[in-house]
Amino acid sequence: MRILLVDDDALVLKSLEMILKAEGVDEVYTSKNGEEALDIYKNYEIDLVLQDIRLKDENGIDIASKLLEYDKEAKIILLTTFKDEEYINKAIKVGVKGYILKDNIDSLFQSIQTVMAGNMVLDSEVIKDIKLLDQAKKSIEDFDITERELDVIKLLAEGMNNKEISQSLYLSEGTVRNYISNLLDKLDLRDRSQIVVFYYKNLHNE
Amino acid sequence: MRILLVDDDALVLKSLEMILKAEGVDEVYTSKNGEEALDIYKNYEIDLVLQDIRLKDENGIDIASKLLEYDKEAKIILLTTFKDEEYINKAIKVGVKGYILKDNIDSLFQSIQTVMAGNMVLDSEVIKDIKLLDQAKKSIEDFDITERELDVIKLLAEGMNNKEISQSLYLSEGTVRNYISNLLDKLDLRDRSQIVVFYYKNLHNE
DNA sequence: TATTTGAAATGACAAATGTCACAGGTTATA
DNA sequence: TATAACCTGTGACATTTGTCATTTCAAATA
Repeated sequence: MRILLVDDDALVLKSLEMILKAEGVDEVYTSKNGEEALDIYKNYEIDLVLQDIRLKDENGIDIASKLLEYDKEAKIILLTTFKDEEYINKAIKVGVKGYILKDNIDSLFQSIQTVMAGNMVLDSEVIKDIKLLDQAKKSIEDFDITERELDVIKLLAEGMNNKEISQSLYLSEGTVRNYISNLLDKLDLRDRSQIVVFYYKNLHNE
Repeated sequence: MRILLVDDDALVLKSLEMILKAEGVDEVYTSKNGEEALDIYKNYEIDLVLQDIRLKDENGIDIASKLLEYDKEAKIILLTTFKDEEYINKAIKVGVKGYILKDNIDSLFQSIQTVMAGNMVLDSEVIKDIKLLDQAKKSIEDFDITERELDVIKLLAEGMNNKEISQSLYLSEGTVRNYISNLLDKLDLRDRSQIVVFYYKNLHNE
């Protein structure tokens, strides 16, 4: 198995290399910036890239992005510290196959094998925070919105007008107006468009 | 290691059990519905749950959700077929630690070990489709929207009314109306709320 | 130069929206 | 029982919104 390491810290490169060799990885290449990494990737048959997310001047995600542009099947694992958790969404979108914390170096080889097997590995510490972010969004009950009001909001968020909402919920149009008027008051908004915005910014998930 | 299997197909249970025993798993428990699963989970010290996402009458995600309610550290891997990819978002939100395709049964034990090590495993086949969905979203240029029109859309998506938009863009209110009228025509929508919905469903990212 | 295109504007009009006051009904809860 | 909270409804009213025809002006193009 050929692994390419990307890190601007020579010491980290050295220790990762030692860990990998101890696990029986025959060929380990090292690079300390994106250009070098891409160069090596192009000229050797790299099976997997292990890359720090944060280099001196460069953004690890950009490097990963370039590698994936060259080879969209590239297997890239990003190594991250606690502070970098924010990047995970972008990383996943770019197409990275692994996102693990440096703390969790014990299971590093485990993760490498998982990625080699065609799966994706995310550190569960990181996942926790994604969920937290998500829940912070999903504070449906923080505003005291009733069931019925929520029904109306959801239909507003589909772009329905009053008549359509009234038909959907078997209400009169006037009642729908009242609901909306109350909602605007409760949420301190001005018109239905703002309710739609509110929905997508605060209540919408998935 | 104690593993609990959840599947309504006795044959699948049997074969999974054999696979796991061949890998050296000492104790394998089986259950064929959510209630049974929860019961076993409570009474034995289960390390990991391997569960079909689709049971006869039950939704696998609901079962996972109940298990996680009882033990929020529960390590659950969902087994899925190609058809079920839609569930992945929900699964991640619920707190499942693995989501892998049944096709990929070869690397099953690999995945189990990864989850045991505290990481999360997602099948990359599934991930592909998530990315595709995401990209399908980002087709900003597919609709022939001009720069200026996009400006208007973005302000609509902030919940502004015509006057506010006109002040933001240094236009007259009438011009803003015309822009919106044209947009509605182009996008085949009816009113500004639908433009907001359109924005959050199609143009908005991150 | 003449023509076309795009951005911006105006005014008039109909329809949709939001506000307000009020009212009847149900279901919990104090 | 009284009270409160929620759901539903009506009618009148002012405002906002969307449509349409038409105009002006500048820049690009034939």
